[in-house]
Amino acid sequence: MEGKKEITIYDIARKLDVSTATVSRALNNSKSISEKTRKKINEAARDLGYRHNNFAKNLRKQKSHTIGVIIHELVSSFTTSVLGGIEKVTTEAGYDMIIAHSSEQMEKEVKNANNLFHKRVDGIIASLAFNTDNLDHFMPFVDKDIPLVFFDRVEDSFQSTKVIIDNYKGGYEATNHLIQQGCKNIAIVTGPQLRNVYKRRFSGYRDALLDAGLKFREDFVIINELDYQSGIEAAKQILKLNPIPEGVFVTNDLTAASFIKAIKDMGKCVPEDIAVVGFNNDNISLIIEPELTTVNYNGFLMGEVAATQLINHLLGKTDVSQLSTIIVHSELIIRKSSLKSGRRKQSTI
Amino acid sequence: MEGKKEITIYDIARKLDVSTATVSRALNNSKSISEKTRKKINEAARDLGYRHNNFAKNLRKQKSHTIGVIIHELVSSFTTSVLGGIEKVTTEAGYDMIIAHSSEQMEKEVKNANNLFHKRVDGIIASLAFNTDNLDHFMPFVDKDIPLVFFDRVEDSFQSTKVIIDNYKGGYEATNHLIQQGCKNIAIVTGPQLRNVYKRRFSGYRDALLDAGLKFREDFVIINELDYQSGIEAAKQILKLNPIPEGVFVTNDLTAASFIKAIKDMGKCVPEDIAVVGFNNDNISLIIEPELTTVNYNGFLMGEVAATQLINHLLGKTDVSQLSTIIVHSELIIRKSSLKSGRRKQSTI
DNA sequence: TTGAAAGCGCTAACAA
DNA sequence: TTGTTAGCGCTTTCAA
Repeated sequence: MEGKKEITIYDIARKLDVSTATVSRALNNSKSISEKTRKKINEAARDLGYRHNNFAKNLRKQKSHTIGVIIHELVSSFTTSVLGGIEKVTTEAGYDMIIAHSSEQMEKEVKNANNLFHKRVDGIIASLAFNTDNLDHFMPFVDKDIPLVFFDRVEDSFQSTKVIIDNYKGGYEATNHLIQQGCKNIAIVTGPQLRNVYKRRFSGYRDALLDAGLKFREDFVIINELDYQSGIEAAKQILKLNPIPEGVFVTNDLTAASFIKAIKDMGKCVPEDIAVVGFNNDNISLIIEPELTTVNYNGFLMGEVAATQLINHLLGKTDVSQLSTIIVHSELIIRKSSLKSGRRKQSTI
Repeated sequence: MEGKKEITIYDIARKLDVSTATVSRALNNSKSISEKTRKKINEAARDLGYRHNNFAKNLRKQKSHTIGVIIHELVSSFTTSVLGGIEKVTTEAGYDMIIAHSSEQMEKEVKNANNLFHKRVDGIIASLAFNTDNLDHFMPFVDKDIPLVFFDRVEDSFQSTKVIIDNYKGGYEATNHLIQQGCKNIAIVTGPQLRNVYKRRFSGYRDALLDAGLKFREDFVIINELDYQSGIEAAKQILKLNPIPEGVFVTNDLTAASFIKAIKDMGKCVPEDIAVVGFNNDNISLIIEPELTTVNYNGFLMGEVAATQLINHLLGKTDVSQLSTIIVHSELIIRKSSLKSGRRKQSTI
């Protein structure tokens, strides 16, 4: 049942009466080969239906020509954009990509890391899970000098290239915008402080308050899972606060949207009673009413940058900047969910 | 710089003074080996930090132990669920999974198929791109007896295992529900009829109309890309119809949501002026106001079923049902966006 | 139950 | 520019 036999370079060599070394050179565009034989061999390969055997090549070269990507979740449009950017760069460089996702669980992240290690990927691009609290599972890569690039959810203390946005700035601007709109009491709904992204957004939030001479209150900080359900629960908690805040910074768009929906159901108006700012600029930010003010950043670019760093390292184009932290641009997009003052700016997609 | 040298079965064999054959047997849990040596070898492997070399194994076995997954888009929560289901089954069976996505372009789908073919995946699970109009790129797999399983977006005329939902039923029930709500003029916003899913949903729509003695009108059929922007454009078109339909069936939740948003912006009420039913039960269906009536189906299960079919085939557990079409359960979830009559059912997540 | 040995398909050092 | 040859690490047939 097994189709016809696979064609190998031996078959081509035999047919053309050359050595397999020559065939290999031709197929790999080596320079020490005449244009004539190269052409002849490529034609024969096509005629015979030759297909390249990666296993043999990898075995011989001790390289997999594959990079592993570890992400925390597939479902966000941000992640998807990043993957798109990574894919573009790796494909152009002739690398394959294996995607492993942890569903936000450290346990799965560890498994994925081990799996990719055993699969001998040449490099790793990773964003940490919600609850990852140590990076031991990445040590095997370090020990074997397999390059690691982290993006978005990174661990500051870990020595490696990192690609991030300025979450502090994002948090600061979001909060400051709410202050500009006249909010005095501003709450924040965010994720575990374990993750740098949430910690930084939080720092930006707090500093914006303090810089404006406003009080920072612990009880105005709500930390949860940042999923759909969390938004609803956060809404209940917020409405129990005294005073009820006039502004809330929710550090994720899905949660911000379900939060808005919930407080509206509870009889509050957005932005009149409570102004809301999100984070990410997902599609959902344009579906919710009122449309959501949010922090936009370019996931695709982030993926491109991360992959480019990694590939350059693999290609030996390493320079001192290799262990640097690269910051990708982000910006606040102002929409109706936060505009107390009645003046309305154009919404952006 | 290259860490320490890799440990191979030769190192283990030498240390324990046995043959590599024995080591291989022990590591693969062969039965023709004594419990004692097996244990000894496994311990040594652990001590030495042995890691399995897949390239050599695959080269030798002529199998990649990898299955390729070709999907049209990563960004939907449906796709993500399916991938989750596939991953669960393939991982349990010890297979790896390579994900390739086509961004809805046939051109990329062809490239992905070729790539996976050259990578010698043992099997393929695929859902077709928006505009794929022939399946020649899957013929190499057929020729080599590499099993193919299609899910969701399948091509009826192609001989292979298929895992789908009953899109006809979904379309029929959605439309019928609108009829029950008293709609006489019902429009449909859907995707290219090339794709079975949209064709079937459309057939269900039309038959529901005809069965209820209502007129089917060509000008009430809008076909587009079913993305965010499409919903806005569809809204403009719908409001130009004469008469303006009292019900619209939009065969995708994101588009349904942006459609609702747009017609509300144009001064119409949902469901009073226009009742809307979507398809997929995405998160977004609970964010849009009013909440969206939609067709729910279990993507995770679909992925599990598809992967199980494929793995069984690979394991030789094939039976006659192999080339069958498997239909996964789906159901209409009724929410406020379609309830003209004022009675309100509980919404479901 | 174990071992010897061949070979999966490819690349690259060395020789010609 | 081309050929010879020796492995890369593993599995498996055959023999012991």
